[in-house]
Parts: sequence; structure tokens; C-alpha cells
Amino acid sequence: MLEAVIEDGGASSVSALARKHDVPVATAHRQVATLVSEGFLAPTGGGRHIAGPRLRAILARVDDKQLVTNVAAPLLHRLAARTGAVVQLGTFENDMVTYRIKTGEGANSLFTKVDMQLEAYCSGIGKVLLAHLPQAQRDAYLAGGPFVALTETTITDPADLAHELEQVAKAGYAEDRGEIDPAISCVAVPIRRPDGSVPAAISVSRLRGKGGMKTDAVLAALHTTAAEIEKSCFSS
Amino acid sequence: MLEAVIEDGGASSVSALARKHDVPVATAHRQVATLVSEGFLAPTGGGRHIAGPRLRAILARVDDKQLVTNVAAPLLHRLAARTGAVVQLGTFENDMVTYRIKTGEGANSLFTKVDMQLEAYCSGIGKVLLAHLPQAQRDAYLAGGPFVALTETTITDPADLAHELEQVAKAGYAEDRGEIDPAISCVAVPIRRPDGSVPAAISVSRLRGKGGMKTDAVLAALHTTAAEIEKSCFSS
DNA sequence: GCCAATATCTCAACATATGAGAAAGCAGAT
DNA sequence: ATCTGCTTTCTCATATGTTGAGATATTGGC
Repeated sequence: MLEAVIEDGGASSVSALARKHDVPVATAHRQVATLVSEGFLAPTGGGRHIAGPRLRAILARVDDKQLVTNVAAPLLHRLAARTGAVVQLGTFENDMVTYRIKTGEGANSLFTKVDMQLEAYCSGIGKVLLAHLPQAQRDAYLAGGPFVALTETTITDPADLAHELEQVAKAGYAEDRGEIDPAISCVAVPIRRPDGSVPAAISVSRLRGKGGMKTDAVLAALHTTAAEIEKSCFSS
Repeated sequence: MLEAVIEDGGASSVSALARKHDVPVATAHRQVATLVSEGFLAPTGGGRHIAGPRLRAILARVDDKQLVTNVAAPLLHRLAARTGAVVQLGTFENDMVTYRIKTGEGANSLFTKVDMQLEAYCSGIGKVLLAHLPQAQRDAYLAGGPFVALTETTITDPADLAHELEQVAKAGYAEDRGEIDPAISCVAVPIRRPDGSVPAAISVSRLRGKGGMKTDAVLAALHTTAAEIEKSCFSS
């Protein structure tokens, strides 16, 4: 009944919903009354109801970053199995990337560790997260350098980085061409909330030069996985 | 137990939560198991849990526009009683303002009606809603004129309107100086979601020239009420 | 003041939740 | 390997709550 009322959005009477869902009217009323007294629903007059304060409090507390991480885990394992590469998920905190999930064959050959914090400007996940930051925050990050070169390909000039982030935002993915470790390259895509903000990003890493899947195929697989995660976490 | 787990965000074991909330351990485990089997919670490994798919589905369906309208009603009655004026709430739909709530003494002397749709560019509520639209949508609106003059003070030039909306966004409130009916003036403020978007706006209307409360006092009361509505609907 | 729809009430049959304690599982430390 | 402190699962009799049908009361629209 809870879901019936919520889905209805306060448009129908309890009796109407009861009929629609083949529930005895008396039962529906009793259930709704209970939900109201427990605070999960709230009456809006005229025998209509909407989400109650308790449900709203829960809504406000559901941490969708946590959600993404946990929902993503099994999907990322699958992606790792399909690509045969190392798959990671990272979030942005305090101007750094935090790696939250790491899975796939040869995961040990990569120096990153779960819960490790890393500079954002030189990794695929980091660049995706930066690219989708609110502009003010991104500008502040770009102004906050310096961006130390870790390899020959690391982007160190703020203007270059700004340009790269624009490209990333436009393209919908980021590539890391050995910018943090010359032997490693990766492709990363964002996980997007319905409002467009990006709570996390996922990536597939490979040894540079080594063949493996083509970038296009990896990208497609990444996008598919990202879409699945988004659907599980934010779908209406 | 549901809220305990949600609030905890998947950090603690069930036993730990049980201790913290003075619930028998066995009971807590049984309850969590039930919630999991019903889909309200989901295990994340290591005996931790987060919001489950059913809860997410419900939360995704909670319509906060509807919520605002309903939560606002009693608060607006109070505001109307305090200011002795007509108080209204409006939402933006299809480039028009829809009046959702109208309350207060002399409500009949105002030509607006609940569920009435009105042009947005010439009312306080409309200007607030326009001012907080995503830029692309606002630009489209401004380009979509013409803006017909209903009174001497109606803003009809798109550039003037654009400027006015900027001012409104900056100031956090809009004034309507007889722009729709020469006899009526009003002050309106936005109801803001945590992410800054504006699902609705509220206003206090008065007969022009007539004294009543000073604008500053009205504004303060409006802001207070808006904050209360926001707190009830979106508080964490 | 009427009517149709909606909401409440009452009841015994039924199903489910409760808490205490015992027992099993698990992981890190010695 | 074994201990140890923890979390989790299980068992039980008892208490508590839920169920649906139908009767009754209350609404709101005309």
C-alpha cells in the first residue's frame, strides 16, 4: 500500500487505490492509517495522502555515494570479467580521488589500493570527476596547483588541464595515457545522478602497449555498466 | 531499525546498531533480515546494510513538488494570519505559473484562483520561478515572447526582463509593482531544494498604496516561512 | 436533504513478532 | 593450531498484531 500511495502521488482516495490493487477497502484503510500513525505517510486532506515526514527523513539520509559504491560492486566484477582488465571506482573528496572498488585479474599489478587517496589531475577517474564538478569548485581546483609531473605525459599546466577537462566533459569519458604511471593507461566514465552531478566514476585500466580490447569496445562496456549502475541507484 | 541502518549508512554491524539503540540483538537481526527479504534494505557484505531496491524505488517516486505544496499549506495559512494579507504558492509548468495555494483574508478580492495558469513574466511568483530556472530554459523563455503589457508597469522588453530576473536571482526575492493588475502589488520568494533548484515560490499580495506591513517585514516573514517549508521537505 | 462514494468499526480466525538464552560461525591475535 | 571476543543464527512458548467481511457512520456534491 505504501508504494501504491507514493506512486499515486496523492491523487486518489484510499478506496480507489484499494480497488485498483485488489485489496479489501477496510484493509487498505487500516494499513494507510497505520502508515500515517508511523509517519511514513501524511494526509493532505480530502482522504488523500503523500510521503510522510519519516519517509522524507529517510530520503534525506540515503547517501547515494555509498549507494553507488555498493550497487556498483557486483556490476564492476562482471565488467572486469568481461574485459579481462582491472576495473576501479573512485569518488572525489577533498580535491583527491578516493578509490573505493578495485577488481579484476591482475589487480595486484596496479599500485592503487582501496581507500587510497590520489591526486585527481593525473588519473582517468580523477579527470572525469573534476570535469563534472560545479564550475566554481573546478576553477578553485585549477587555481590550487601546482600539478606535479609524475611521468612524461602528466598534464602540469593549469590551462592545459582546464582544456582537457572541457574535452572530457564534452566527450563523456577521460583517457589516462600513462599520466600517473608510464606503464598504465586507462579509460574512465562518470556515474551521473539524474540532475547531472557525478558522485563517482569508473575505469578500466590496462598495461600500455599491450593489446587487450580496443578502446572503443572498452568504452562501450564502461558506458553500459555506468548506465546499469545509474538505473539501479536512481531509476524512477 | 530501518532508520538506524539508513542513518548509519552501512558503517556498523547489526549487533552494534542493536546495542546503540537498546534493542535485543536477536530482534535486530530478525528485523533486518525481514527488511532485506522485503527489499527495504540490501546487504553489502560483512554484515553491513544500505538502502534496498524497494526503498530506492519509493524514494525515487516521492514527488517533492507535490510535497512542497502540501507541506506548505498550513504554514502559509499561518503566514496569511500574521500578515493579514493574501498568501499564494505557485509552481512553474509549461512556461506558465500555476497557482496551487491561495489563502488569507480577502482572498476573493484577488482574481487568481487555485489551479489557474498565468503568464510568468508579470507576477512576483512567476519572476522568482523564472529567475531560478536553468539558464538554457530561461533563455528559451526570454526568446519566446512577446510579453504583452497588462498594465503600465508590466515589463515587456526581453532585455529588461532578463535584467530584472538577474536582480531577482541576486536579491532572493521578486516584487510585482502592479505589473498584472494596477491595484495589486506583491513580494515573492523561492522555495529552494538543497541543490538550489526551485520547485515553487510563495508570495504575499497587497492592494497598492494601502499601508499594511512594510516590505521589509513582509520579506522577513516570507523568508522565515520558506525556510520552514524547505526544512520540512528537504531537511537531513 | 438526498445519494453515492468514502471512511470507520467490530469480530473471531489467523499469522507473525517478541525476547532470552543457547549454539554456531568467523577472524584476528597469540 | 587454538584461543578469544565478536557477530550471527537458532529455538521456544508467549504475546501481539493483522486479516477480511460485513455492518455502520461519515462525507461531499447536487
